Amino acid sequence: MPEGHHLHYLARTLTDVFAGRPIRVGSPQGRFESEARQLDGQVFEGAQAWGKQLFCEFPGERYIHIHLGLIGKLDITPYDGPVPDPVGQVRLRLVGDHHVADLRGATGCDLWTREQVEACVARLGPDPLRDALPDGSGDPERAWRKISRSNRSIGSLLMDQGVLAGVGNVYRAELLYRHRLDPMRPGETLRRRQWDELWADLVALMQDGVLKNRIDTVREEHTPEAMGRPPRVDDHGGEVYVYRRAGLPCLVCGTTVRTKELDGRNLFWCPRCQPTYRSRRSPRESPGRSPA
DNA sequence: GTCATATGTGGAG
DNA sequence: TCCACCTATGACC
Repeated sequence: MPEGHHLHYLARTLTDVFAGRPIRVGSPQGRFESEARQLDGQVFEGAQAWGKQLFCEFPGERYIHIHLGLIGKLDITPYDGPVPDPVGQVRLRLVGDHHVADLRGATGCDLWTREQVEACVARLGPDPLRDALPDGSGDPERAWRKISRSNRSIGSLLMDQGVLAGVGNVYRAELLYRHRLDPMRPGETLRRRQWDELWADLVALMQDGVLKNRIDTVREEHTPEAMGRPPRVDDHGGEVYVYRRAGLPCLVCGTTVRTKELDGRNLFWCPRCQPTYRSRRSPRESPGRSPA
């Protein structure tokens, strides 16, 4: 769940159910106890997401910063009557008139000042879900400057939150598949036009992700209905081309989907739909062929 | 019941 | 590059 679309979904939902009224803030588990006490009973002013960072604003320019990490969850559930008892290790609990939000397993949960929020945001690349915002937080040009000057692979660059904010392992794999790009291709070999297309696609995919709170990347002609194949069933729910499909046939060409580790994360791609990139400038520079 | 794995990040060596 | 963080889930015994 926790790629950028999910954090924006959470920000939107938190704002919908809590904003403009006082809320209870607590830490049943205890690890956020002293911070929670300072905010308890204060007005929840709203939530915002920047990439995978989530900020909940309280009076006096105080912010709860949340980062879910790999396994964190923020459950927002309606209730009627008595407030339900917390289940498990709930580090942060927000209670409004009709909803309760429980945070478990997060990498980060901190009480921050505006300066700390700004410093965090300043380290992030542009967020496709902030596309075209005048503050530059969604300006694809900033990402392109880094990508077009880097010899690192595009697969690696897309996951670097300092280059692009909000893209995770699912969107990375799926975006590269949709654009038939070799994940190992160096950023500096991409053409400007290709980057424009990648960005536009990311904006559309992630906006769709926020609305549905799930990642669907399969084009209409490749949906289970269109192809008469069974829908995907796993804990993510969304329809995808290659993510976690290693060893299975590519939905489009039937070639076995491959996987390997890149920067400590699992990368997935179809070797036929995303053929290995080779520099066209000097054939003798091509690796593997020339005699040593 | 045990174990491996996961949509992420940061720090140690 | 490896590991720690921290929780839920599914596979397997």
